[in-house]
Amino acid sequence: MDPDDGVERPTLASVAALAQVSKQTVSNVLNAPHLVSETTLDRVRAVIDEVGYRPLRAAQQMRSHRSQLIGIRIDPVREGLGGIVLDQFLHALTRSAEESGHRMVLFTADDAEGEVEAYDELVAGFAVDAFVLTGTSHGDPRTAWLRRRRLPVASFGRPWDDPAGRSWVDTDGAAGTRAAVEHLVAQGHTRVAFLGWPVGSGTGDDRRAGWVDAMSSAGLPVAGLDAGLPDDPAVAQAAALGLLAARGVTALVCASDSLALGALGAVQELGRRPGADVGVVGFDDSPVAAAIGLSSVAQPVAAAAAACIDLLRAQLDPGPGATADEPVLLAPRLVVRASSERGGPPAVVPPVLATP
Amino acid sequence: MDPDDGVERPTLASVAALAQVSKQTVSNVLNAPHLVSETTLDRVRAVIDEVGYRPLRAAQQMRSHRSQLIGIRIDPVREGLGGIVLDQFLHALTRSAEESGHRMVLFTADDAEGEVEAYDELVAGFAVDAFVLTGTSHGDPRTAWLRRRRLPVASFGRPWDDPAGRSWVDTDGAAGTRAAVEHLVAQGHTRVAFLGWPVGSGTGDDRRAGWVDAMSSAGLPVAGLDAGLPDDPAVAQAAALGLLAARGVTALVCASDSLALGALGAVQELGRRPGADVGVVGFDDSPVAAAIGLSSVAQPVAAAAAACIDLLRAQLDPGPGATADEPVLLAPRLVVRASSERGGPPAVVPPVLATP
DNA sequence: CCATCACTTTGGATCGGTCAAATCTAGGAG
DNA sequence: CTCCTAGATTTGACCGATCCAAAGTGATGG
Repeated sequence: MDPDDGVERPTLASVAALAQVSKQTVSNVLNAPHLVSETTLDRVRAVIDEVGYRPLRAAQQMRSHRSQLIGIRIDPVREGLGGIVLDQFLHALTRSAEESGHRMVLFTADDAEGEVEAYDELVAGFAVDAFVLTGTSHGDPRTAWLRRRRLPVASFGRPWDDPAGRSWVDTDGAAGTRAAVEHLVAQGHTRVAFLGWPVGSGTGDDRRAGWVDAMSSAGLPVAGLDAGLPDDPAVAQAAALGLLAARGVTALVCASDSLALGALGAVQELGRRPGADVGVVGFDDSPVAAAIGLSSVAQPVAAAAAACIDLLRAQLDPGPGATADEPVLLAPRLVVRASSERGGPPAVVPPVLATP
Repeated sequence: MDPDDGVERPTLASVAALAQVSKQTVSNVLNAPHLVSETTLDRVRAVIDEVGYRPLRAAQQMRSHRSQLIGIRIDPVREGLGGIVLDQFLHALTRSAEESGHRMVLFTADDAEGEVEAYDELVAGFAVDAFVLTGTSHGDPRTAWLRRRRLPVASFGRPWDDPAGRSWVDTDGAAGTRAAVEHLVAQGHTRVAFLGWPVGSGTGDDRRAGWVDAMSSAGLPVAGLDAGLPDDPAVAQAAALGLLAARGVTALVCASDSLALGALGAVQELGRRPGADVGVVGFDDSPVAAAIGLSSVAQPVAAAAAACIDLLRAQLDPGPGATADEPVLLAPRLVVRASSERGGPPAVVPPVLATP
């Protein structure tokens, strides 16, 4: 009845029998073709294709102690709109991993303890070969545990508390806000404010630094033009209102799309036109930015993912051709939309309400 | 130097030796404790704990032909704001899977062909035991391929083209919009419009049906009060504008948060207050909804994930205690925020601009 | 004519568990 | 006192690949 049913799965041995060679030769065809003569190579490959042979991963793992799996913890807590970045990152990781014959395995953990527990579980059974860490919490017990075991690890996010840390990949947030400021200044803005988070978060400070930097380079003042806020549009709206009304601000660079949402709200509230009168740029290029026409700084997630996988590969088999275990800092890309284009199409303004 | 280094990984044999029993007995302690006497049970368990023994997954897989891994394709294309639902779903899946000793493995595919290729790859090497499908594309070659191979499969999303399809889990969209309508009617609204997608998408039609249903039940008219649009806030804004200005509409139920964003834009544009004057409810409860105070229908992702895993478990080992392979339809939950609360706190209105 | 060497190919052990069947208790029933 | 049975434990084969070492080919050269 069913052509796919009842057929025995081909094995190394069955392929070998069909091709009239030994198991080892078939194995060599797959793993060390240079050891096999052209004629046998062709013959064996023909059989492999015909019967659709694929090596059993488990059997390979058994001897090699390699699962070709990379673990990544997926977090229940998604911080606002920016959570989407991790999502895109995950997809990019999966793709990059596939290119080198690996796959991503997910696991969860409620707290740091639980996470170490999960690592232990995964590592003990050789269920995964390596880990990708997200978030910048490097000083915690988890990282220490992993390093102590000499497990291949790559982080997306800098270890802010340990500048000497290795094998991480991150977005150059300062470069992102710098680009945003330059873009706004090119539009003729001179009073460009910054809506960020309270000082102390490495990521937030980095993004603020880019604003300060670009403003100084342009010979523009920054004093009194920034705010450190929780990542909430309603709060951001109130703060932006003050900056726009009392400080003569005509453009706002924000550390997140959530904050930018609030900034847009303030512009709206004052009856000014976003884009035309007041420029607003967000950060992370969340889907909502695309949906409503908000300019935003997009993180290079695909490149970051590829870099993470490279770092892991280098650690997994340290060969001469492998990349060195060096940190990687990637430049983000400014996506310009209606919210920051003076000459652009008239901005249609759908309203959004915010309540705490 | 390093306490974790140089120590041989404990194996069944080493545990057996320490506990003075045979390998098989240790195996029984873990997999069939009822076959082992109390005293040996205790003794062996003590050794296991002491040396921190964990079975090597690969070795188990080798004989059992079970990897305890569940595959799920992760899509590069995230449809607007709703993409976040899949993200939450993925997390919930991972958690549910862990509860039954499984893990989620990710893979990508560019098209249906590539996906079948990927399935083949994963299945051939027994790299995964089962698949979770997302999206409602059931008639396509992929599903057929999987079914033909009799592989355990569970879908999140109904097979709209095949009502007799089995082993799926979905959100009762109609119940969601129904709840939204009832909520708005309770607030005193009588002209409640529906912003949805063009007829033909199962999900969209389902959500529209709930609106029609609830309106009829309340004795309210629906004629001329709905629109079928692409999932774009700018387009939705224009449509909502018409409904609000020309049709006396005072509330809008939307098939997505993207559409709701546009609806809010229209309310804003007309100078009416969202929530107080015009009620708006979205769908999917994306992060942006929480951020701006948009009421939205939240999908029961955690329950859906748990149901998927249950379905797979039932297929993996069809025991008497296992759930039947029946479809599961779950009721969503309406999350009420400022955008639909008349008596609520005054809605702060941060603006959002939309450009095509 | 045989030793040497490079190139192919092969055989057998092995990884760490699980499965199926055999062995060894001890406790009644006959 | 023997036989039988149920429970507890052990034995040995086996899953399907890879690793290692050894053996079979010619071709080359002394």
